Amino acid sequence: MSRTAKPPEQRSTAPSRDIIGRGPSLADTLALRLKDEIVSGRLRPGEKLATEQQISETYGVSRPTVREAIGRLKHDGLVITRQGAGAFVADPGAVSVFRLDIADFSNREEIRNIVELLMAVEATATEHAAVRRTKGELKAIEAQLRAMQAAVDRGETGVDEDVAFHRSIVEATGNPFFRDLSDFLDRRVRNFIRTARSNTARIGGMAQAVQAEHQAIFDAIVRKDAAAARAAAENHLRNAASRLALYLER
Amino acid sequence: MSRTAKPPEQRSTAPSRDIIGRGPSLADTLALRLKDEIVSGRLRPGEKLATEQQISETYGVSRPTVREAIGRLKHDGLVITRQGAGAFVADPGAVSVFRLDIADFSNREEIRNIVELLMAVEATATEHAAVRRTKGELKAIEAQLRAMQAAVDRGETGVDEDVAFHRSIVEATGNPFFRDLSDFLDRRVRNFIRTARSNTARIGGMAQAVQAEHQAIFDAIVRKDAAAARAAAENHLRNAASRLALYLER
DNA sequence: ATAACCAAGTTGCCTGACAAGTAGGAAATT
DNA sequence: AATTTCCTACTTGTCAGGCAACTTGGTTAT
Repeated sequence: MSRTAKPPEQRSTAPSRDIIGRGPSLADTLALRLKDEIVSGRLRPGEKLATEQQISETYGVSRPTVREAIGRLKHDGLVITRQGAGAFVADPGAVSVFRLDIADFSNREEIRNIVELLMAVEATATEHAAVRRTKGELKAIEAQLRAMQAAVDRGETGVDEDVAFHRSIVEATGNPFFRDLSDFLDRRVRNFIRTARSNTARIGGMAQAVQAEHQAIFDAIVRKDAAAARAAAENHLRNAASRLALYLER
Repeated sequence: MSRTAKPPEQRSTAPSRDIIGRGPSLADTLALRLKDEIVSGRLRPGEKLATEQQISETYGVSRPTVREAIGRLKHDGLVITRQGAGAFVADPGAVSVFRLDIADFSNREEIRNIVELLMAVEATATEHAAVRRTKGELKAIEAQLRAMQAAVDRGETGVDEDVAFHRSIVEATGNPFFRDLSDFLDRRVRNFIRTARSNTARIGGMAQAVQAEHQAIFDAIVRKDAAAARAAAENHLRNAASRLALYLER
């Protein structure tokens, strides 16, 4: 049988010989320029952008390319267009889209900042989950905890089960914003670890330590003890950050 | 007049655009469709998307429109394109862009969720700011506190000064993610209040209460007392949420 | 068997055109 | 003279077709 999908040789954050992806497209750079015009304040809210024709001439690109660039700003809520009238800078207070862009994940400080945000979100999420979880959600959390234990017992790293455990908790907050943001940050950080160092480095007591911390979180959730849940989550995240630092050291 | 109409029969190649429906724009709706294919898991990471030509025929839109839609997915990090090869679904772990989309801000529950996230982010930010603030940043925070007091004394609502006060705090965390996210949520919520009800409703003791809570936060930051700073911020945010609920009640 | 090469396929970008909608001024009416 | 109606230029939304740059897999030459 023939394979239709080829491995996309995806460039992750690991700095290969090539810079990230290709060189940015024309629309990419143009979008950045226009965005700069807005955030810098040279174009004020409500003000009308130049017409596509004018921008096209100014920057020496075709109209479709200009449209692509403006389309992104529109997608990000920075401008609104009205057919026949033009494109206008949106009111900052009415912008309903927030973009969290981790541009440079090899930057040490950026990692620190991301982890810090992750800790804040997940600690609070765990606190809320402890109070709000339904019986069904509690069962789901327990199942993930058991699955993690089973993986550890088999001598595996249990990274996937670890992710699933945390995900089942943030799910129990009932707040999709917590869930999605936590999910994103978690995946991002873990993916970094995965590429930075082999997961096998985790075996050797670490998995057991992680599991013990998980158990503490779970116990607090069972008791619906918000304060204890937060404390346990903070402790776990602090330790996780230390383990991450271990990976980074060498 | 060169604008004479032509027989509409030439559209025959397009197989009824009803497939997509008439949303905001063809590219908009198409982008949503394709995004759904990815997040739902029908298209797995690494898998190749249909060619622009095929998508164009499937959905009955032109290739430029398809390009615009794919361009957005690319912008959001969901797909990666390689000239000559095709477009591929990105590895979720490698996605470096997070979109927080407040679709329906009139939904009561969505407001609650957003405020909850705001509280989590800003309470932690205040805690960090208390420990890390430089002398210069402390001066800036104090200046905003004074400006707010002056506004209140003049009988104004001091909403703008209020925003500036919080902004100077999250700035002192030294973490741009906290700053930007807090800034966005704050603006969004306040803008909602602004439109939901006249700001003058705030006058009448409320401003003084707000100011007292601000003072408590500031005092804790002066002492570099992280726990007290968090407690004061949580108290302030809880009260602010109550005041917001007051607006919403009627 | 291995390496060089070629042709089909795909994305990136362009030009040109028309449809749909907007806004301001000219023309008609009161 | 003031008001309403209508027309026209302008702008965005969409389409069609085409060429260049690049990838891929099979074919040919060594």
